[in-house]
Amino acid sequence: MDRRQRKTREAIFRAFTNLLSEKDFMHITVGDIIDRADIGRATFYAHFETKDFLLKELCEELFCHIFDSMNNEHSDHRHIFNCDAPESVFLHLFRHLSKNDNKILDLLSGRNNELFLQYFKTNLCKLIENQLPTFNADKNNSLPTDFRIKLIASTFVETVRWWVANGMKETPETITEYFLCAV
Amino acid sequence: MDRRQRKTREAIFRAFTNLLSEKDFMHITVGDIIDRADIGRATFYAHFETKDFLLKELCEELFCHIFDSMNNEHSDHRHIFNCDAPESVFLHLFRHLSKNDNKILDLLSGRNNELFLQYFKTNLCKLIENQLPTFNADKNNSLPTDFRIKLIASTFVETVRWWVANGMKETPETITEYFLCAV
DNA sequence: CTGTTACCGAACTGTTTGTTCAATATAATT
DNA sequence: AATTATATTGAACAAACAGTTCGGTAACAG
Repeated sequence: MDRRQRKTREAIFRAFTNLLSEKDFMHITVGDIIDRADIGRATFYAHFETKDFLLKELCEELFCHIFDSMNNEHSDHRHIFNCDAPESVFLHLFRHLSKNDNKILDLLSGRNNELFLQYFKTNLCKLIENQLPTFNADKNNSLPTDFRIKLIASTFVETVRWWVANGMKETPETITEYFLCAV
Repeated sequence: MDRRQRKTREAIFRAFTNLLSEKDFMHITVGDIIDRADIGRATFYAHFETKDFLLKELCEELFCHIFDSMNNEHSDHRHIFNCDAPESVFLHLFRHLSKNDNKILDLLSGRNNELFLQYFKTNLCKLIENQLPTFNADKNNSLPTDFRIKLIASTFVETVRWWVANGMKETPETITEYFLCAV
């Protein structure tokens, strides 16, 4: 990719995530973005069709990145996860988040967290579906499977939300315990 | 309240909820609303400052209504709830929802459910806080209280979402069982 | 019947969106 | 280094939308 393209793309993402920590997505204008990114109007529209597509691509870059990297590590160390699961998988995710890779946490802790957690959930459900056998503990077995998956995903998301809302004082290990205790 | 005022207000709400089942809130314009409500532009702005306030007032009317009526019935039959709880309270809520009072379910099943469920959660958390002692079963006792409340609320919301997404085939009684089994 | 209040609708200002285009700057190729 | 290709720029533009104003009309209350 052209260096110029890469630089503007990054400038737009930076400006956008920056604004997201201050305002609702709904009230951010394209004008706001190009002002802060310091680029021409036509340039923005050369990169993104609309503001909605910008959000979509940002989410894809963030979450596909984190989940892909998990899948890769997962397949690299498949033997570990197969015996340890599910603790390791979710601990892994919480660790990833706590490192604030790609400033994900800044976004999740902002006013727009609903927006991102919704995208997050979609990827999460796939992950949980694979991990579901390891969840088959004593309880909740009578519930429909798709329902159980959604419950686990929403519990994970709620755990993250509570974690960041309280300043992330707990270690990833403690949070994983909380999560597994709740689910 | 003036009959004229009441009629326009209802026309606006009807048009708005109507549109919400078709489009994202974000992409609904004031023009759309006044066209469907068949009222003058100035009239809309005489009733609501902005589109955001319209949403806010709609939510307040919907949820405060349902929760207030619950509280009233609750205090009327306090003796029942005090021995039967928490089944009765949540069963009551599910029944309320299944009757589709004020078309709440149409809104919750639409594309904008996140929007409403967020408002819903706020009221729900207060309710759960009062009901919390009755929840003190064998599990989750080690978790922080505020965290537990949010988990229960998010489980309730996820239950409703799954219920409506699947066409509400289950009875309120079954759903209450599911919910209490999950929480 | 009379004063009050709400509705209408059209016109208007200002903002935002998304597009176009010629000029310019930067990267890639030979 | 010269040339070709591509990205960026900035300004100008039409269309859509937000929110306001105001004179005229209809409905309500006493």
